[in-house]
Parts: sequence; structure tokens; C-alpha cells
Amino acid sequence: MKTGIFVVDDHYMVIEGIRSLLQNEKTVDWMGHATNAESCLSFLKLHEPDVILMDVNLPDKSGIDLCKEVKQLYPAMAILGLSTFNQQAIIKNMIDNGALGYVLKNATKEELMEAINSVLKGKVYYSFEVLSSLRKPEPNQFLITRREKEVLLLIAEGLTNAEIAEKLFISVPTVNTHRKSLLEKFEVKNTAMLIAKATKLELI
Amino acid sequence: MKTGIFVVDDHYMVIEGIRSLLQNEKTVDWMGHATNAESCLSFLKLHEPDVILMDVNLPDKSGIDLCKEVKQLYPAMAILGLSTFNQQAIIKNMIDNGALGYVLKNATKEELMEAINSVLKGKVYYSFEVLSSLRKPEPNQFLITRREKEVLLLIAEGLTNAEIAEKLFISVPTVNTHRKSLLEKFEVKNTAMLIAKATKLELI
DNA sequence: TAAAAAATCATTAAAAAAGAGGATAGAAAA
DNA sequence: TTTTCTATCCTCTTTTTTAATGATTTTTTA
Repeated sequence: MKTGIFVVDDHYMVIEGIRSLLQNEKTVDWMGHATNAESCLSFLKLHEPDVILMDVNLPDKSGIDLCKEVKQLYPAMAILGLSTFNQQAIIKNMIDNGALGYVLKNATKEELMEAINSVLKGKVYYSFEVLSSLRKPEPNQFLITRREKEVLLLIAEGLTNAEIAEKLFISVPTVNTHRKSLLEKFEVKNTAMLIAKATKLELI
Repeated sequence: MKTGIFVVDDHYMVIEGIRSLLQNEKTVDWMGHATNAESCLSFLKLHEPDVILMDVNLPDKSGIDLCKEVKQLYPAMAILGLSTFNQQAIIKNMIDNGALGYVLKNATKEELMEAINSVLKGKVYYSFEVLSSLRKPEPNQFLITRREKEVLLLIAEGLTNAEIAEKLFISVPTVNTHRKSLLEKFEVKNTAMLIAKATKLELI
């Protein structure tokens, strides 16, 4: 039996690339593609692919949210995260939300097939590069707490400590404490560096 | 005569996608691809493609720098910028450095061929989406001066006004003035927002 | 359940940034 | 050539952030 593959990516060239890579694979049945989350969900109402290759960045919704939704509706479907970025935070998020694996867009045909076959068997798959970056000891920046992340986002939005305090119903000194631990964990010395680093790590 | 095409992109799936899109085009001769700036330059020592499709983000060097270098070495070569991002600043930068056009990675085969044929004739080509975003009135953020940009980068690196002043051989109040005009031009109210917005606009 | 981590609050003080105002000289553009 | 833009400098005030220390209460986790 052939494996039904469906691709969700907003870049036509990437879709075409995957299609081209897989077209001579006899075990693969190309079921189609979507360029956004909405049309992906519509497609799934009518068809049942075995594996979905899902970009992390979609125009209408983040791949992470879409992943969660699809998993809730169709728990049997295997989802492979797809991205240009090799970022621990995103990968973890994707896995936590039901993806069985993660492939980078510079993956070769062999890697891609290996990934598809792995997740079909219910096994987790990561690109080689992803694996090696996951093995690295986690930098502090990914250990920020939920509250710290909230504060971080509000700082990036330009709110002052007083405004953040009001918004989160906490006191200004508390906001300050979170702020300090953010600076520590990111190993930066001021807000400017904090935001620059956090943005680079796509936490914002 | 066929048009020699060469692609520089660090994502194998994109390369494969373009190859697949162009493989049935009789006027196109696929000359190969490179996944980084260095191997692109090596290739060009031995071959002479007519059109280079060049990703803006490369692992070893920015596409903008590579574009400049290639144009200096081989002025006759037509370069088409290639990117996922539709960002005025990048596009302008690419064009200023010798690219004849700019195509997004969600371009269709037709768009791609039109782009290739345009630049072959020496005409400038932009994706439809790029065009419409270029038509929008320029937000203030792209009107920042050279000095302001220097200051912006140093702020993002976490330097204080005093440190920036020392580095640029100017006084602290001057740094402050630049800082203030940055805040004004970006329409933000503090450093955090400034860095967040500037990073989003890929000015940093 | 005991230990660790997270979230909360407080005080005090120094450093830095932001805001308002004005001023000058040189370069570039209209 | 007049005007505009850029870069430079100034003062003064207020707001905000950063730093240093200490402490209490929930939550999580081993």
C-alpha cells in the first residue's frame, strides 16, 4: 500500500521541490498540497493522508497551532514539521503539539524518505542537523518560565514595568524581578540586547 | 540559444523545486546549483550562466554581499534575488547591489519564467507581491541616515550611550539625539520597541 | 512528601534613557 | 542660491531601568 503524502507550505517552490523529490518513489502517493492552514483543514475533511509535511510558518496560522488542531481532529495522522530554521524552541514546541518529527528544508531525498518511513512506523524522526543541535546542552534562554515569557513579550511591545505590572495584576518590583532573570538567562546586559537576542531566537 | 540558469540557495528543496519547475522549459539550460556563496564563486570561475537566481540568506555570506561581488567580477550576468521575505529594505538593498529583479519563493512557474526572460533583456522584474509592497508609501524607518543606522546597530549590541559615543568619537548628547530621532522615525516609544521593530524589518 | 523552582513582594540607590528645548556648521538638493 | 537635511553639541528634568539583597508563598517535580 502506498503512503499518502500531503504538504502544507506557503512557498510554491518548496512544494514543487518536495513533489519532485518524491515523484519517483513508488511507495509514495502524492495527495496534494495546501499553501495555508485553512485550505489544509478543508482538504483533511475530504481526504486522509498518512503523513503531513507541515511548514512551521504559514500565512494565516502558525504551524504549531495547526499541528495541534490536526492532531486533535485526526490523531492517527503523522505530522512532520518542516522549516528552514534549526531552532530548539520551535522544534520542541512542534513536538509537544503532536508532530512526530522535524525536517529541515535543506534535507536530501534520502533524509526525507527516512523521515516519512520513520513516522509511518510511529517512530520519531529528526534531521541530522536538528539532532546535533538538540544534543547541545540547552542554553539558559530556553528555560525561561511562562511568566518570564509573558513579561518578555510585553517588554518587546514597549510597555514599561509599571504598565506590565498593571496588565498582569502584579507589582512593579515583581516585574523587575522577572526582567532581571530574563537578562541573566539570556546573558545580556540590557533591554536592547535582550530583545535583539530574543528576536533572533524567534521567541518573539 | 538556451539560457543558462544557476541557482544559489541553501535549501535543497527550493533548488529541487526550481529545477523541477524549469525542467520542461526548452529555452532553459540548467547549469547547476550552489548551497553557499563560496561554491557559487568557485562555479563562476569555470562557467558562465546567463541568469543567477540568488537567495538573500546564505549560510556563509548575505546574498546582498554576494550579489555585489558577482556583479563586480561579471557585470554582464543577470542576478535575480530570491527570498521568502517581502521586505522593502532587503529588496532595495539587493537592487542597489546589482540585482535586476526580485522573486518570492512562492512564485509560480509563469512568474519565474517571466522574471528570467525580463532580466535577460536587461529589464527589471519584480514579483507582483513585491511590486505592490514597493508601491506603498515609504514608512519613515527606511529614511534613517547612515549615522542613525550605526547608532541603531550599536544599541542593538547592548552598548550604552556613553559607549556608543566613545566608539563613534562623538559626544553623549549627540548619541542621544540620534537615538531620539530613531525613536521618532520608527514611531516607537522606547528602546525595546525600537529593536523589536528594527529586527522585524531586518535592519539589524 | 520533601526539595526545588517559580512567582510574588519589598527597599534603596545608581545608571541610563527619554523628553523638551534650542543652536550651529556643513553638505546636498531644489 | 536659498532651503532642507544631516550631524553635531548643549542644558535640564523626569521617567525608567538596572543592581543589590532579602524574603514569603505557591507550584512543580523528583
